[in-house]
Amino acid sequence: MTSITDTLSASLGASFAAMGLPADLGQVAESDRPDLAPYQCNGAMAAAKLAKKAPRAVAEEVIADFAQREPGIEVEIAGPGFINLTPAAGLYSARANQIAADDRLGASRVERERMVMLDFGGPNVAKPMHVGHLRSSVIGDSLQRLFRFRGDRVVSDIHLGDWGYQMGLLLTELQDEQPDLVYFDETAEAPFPDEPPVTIEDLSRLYPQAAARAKEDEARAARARSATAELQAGRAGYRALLRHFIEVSIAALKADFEALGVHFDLWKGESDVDPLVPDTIALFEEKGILEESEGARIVRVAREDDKKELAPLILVSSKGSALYATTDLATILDRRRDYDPDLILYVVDLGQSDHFEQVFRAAVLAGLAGEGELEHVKFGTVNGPDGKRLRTRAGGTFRLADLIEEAYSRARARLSEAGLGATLDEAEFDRVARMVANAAIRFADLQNYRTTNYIFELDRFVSFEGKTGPYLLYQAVRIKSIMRKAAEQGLEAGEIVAGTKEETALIRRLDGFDAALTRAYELRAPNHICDHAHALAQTFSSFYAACPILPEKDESVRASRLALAETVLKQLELTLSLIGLETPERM
RNA sequence: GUCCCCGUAGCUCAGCAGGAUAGAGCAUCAGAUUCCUAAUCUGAGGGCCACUGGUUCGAAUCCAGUCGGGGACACCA
Repeated sequence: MTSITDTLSASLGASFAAMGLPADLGQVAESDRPDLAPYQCNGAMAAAKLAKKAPRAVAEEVIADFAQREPGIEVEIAGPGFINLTPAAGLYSARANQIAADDRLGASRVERERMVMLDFGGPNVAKPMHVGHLRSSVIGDSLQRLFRFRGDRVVSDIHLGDWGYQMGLLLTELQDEQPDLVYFDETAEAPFPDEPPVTIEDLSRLYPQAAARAKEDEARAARARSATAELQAGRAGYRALLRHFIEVSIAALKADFEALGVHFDLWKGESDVDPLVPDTIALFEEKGILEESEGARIVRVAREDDKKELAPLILVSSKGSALYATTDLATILDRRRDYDPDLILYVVDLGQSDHFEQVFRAAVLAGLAGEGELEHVKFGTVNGPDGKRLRTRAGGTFRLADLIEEAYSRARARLSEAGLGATLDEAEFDRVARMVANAAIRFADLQNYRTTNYIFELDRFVSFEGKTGPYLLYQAVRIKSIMRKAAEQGLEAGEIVAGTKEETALIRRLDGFDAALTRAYELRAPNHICDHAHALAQTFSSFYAACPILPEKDESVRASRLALAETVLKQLELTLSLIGLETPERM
């Protein structure tokens, strides 16, 4: 099951090898000059030095050998030494039928299955999700789908921020507001009430309030810090409250994540690894890499050849409490024990690059992970029109739930315009509107390369025309409609035969699926999946405009086109599923 | 100050495993529907790929520097 480019690469590589040159010089790619030939190879130019010959002379020899090997492929040299390849129609037809019959639609699997964990550097308890959280959610979710599909074992963990100073802030702020709650009685013991004393609205009000006060008032901050220390030391009332905070937050988070179709295998948080903190510290003690400095216990992670000055990692604060880095390291220990992963991907914004560099180095020093087994999949910020971090008019953050709601209501409006309201019942109409909204939001984010700091424009995010999620759904829906009509008319798909130039272009596009997925996988970059989806949909649309399917009179041509359309639909839906989009039957 | 990310069409962004004439969407302009969903399709205009130098037969892509934007630099996460 190999793609046309891989087949050509292997064959041309053999011709390079026959001359004593590296076979990978035969790498074939889709051409930049489709007017000259559909495929090209640049290896002859690279080989010129090795072979101590002119590029064109190398190319001459290579194609002489290749022409004998592959009589069905037209080959010629152009420019300084490009080798241009034009396969006969039969190769396209054969490949198309192969893809059509493949339940993976032409996609390969990884050669060696790995145990991969994904850490979403999760949202913090008490802070509502804003549009910035969209990035880790959809990028991480897309990566877990891709890695699973390619054959790795994947476990994803939201990794909630539920342990540090922020919890101290929240606890003390609640105490100021409701001092009589039983949780604040130092002598109180379990059991505590099952009903949470706060709602998510309370939490999202209390936290910013507390943060603002602590910033201005050092005494207030000190109270929060000591509450943090007491929480970590195990004060029963605080622990019980923390459980409530987490439960309440998770319930709210689940609503947003469900709307986006994001799934986590684990809903763990920093607080879950608290019991492992002593073990983690002991590990660093055993290795003799823990030092005392200014009252804190630190690990020096800087290296001689560093370009930047990397601060030491603080494992235990001077107050004796665990910090961000501590729980991250304890989490690695936890994962080592439970899953023993080959790779952990941290899908977290690039502002935390130094933090992860510190944690990764410390983890390697402590023997918790091997070099290269921990990877920061970083992404850029979501900015406002001024190029700075996004704020609403009021200066607050833009809530993710509001974005989802806006996209949803626009989707409903558009569906009504299209007259779908009359033919679908309310439940189905609602379901389709949610799919369209989700597609709009996810695709708008994912089509950008991760590290880009992009500008958030609501209109662009919920727009349904051009290179958008809804456009892709629309193309899939059109094909589904054709399939329904074909079934009604009793028409059946048959063998695919590449005839027109639109048909071959479409087959070439289908053939590019595996290359796109491989690239996305290697670079941890879902935008390559988006590109393939869009190119496929667009190429189909051109084909659809130029080549009649159902109205086609020639029975075998019609059967071929029907099969081709069906294959496009299957591959398109598969591609979309890898970025978390579901396609409706009608829209 | 040191380090990291970014600078590509009017706007928002791809491309960066070095290769021929740098792409897409939006916006602008000109077209297309007796026919399978026009949330569509066809075409046009629009670019010193921030700048300077280097490596190379060849640089948007690699290296060095400059300028501009964003961010990080030990007890927040």
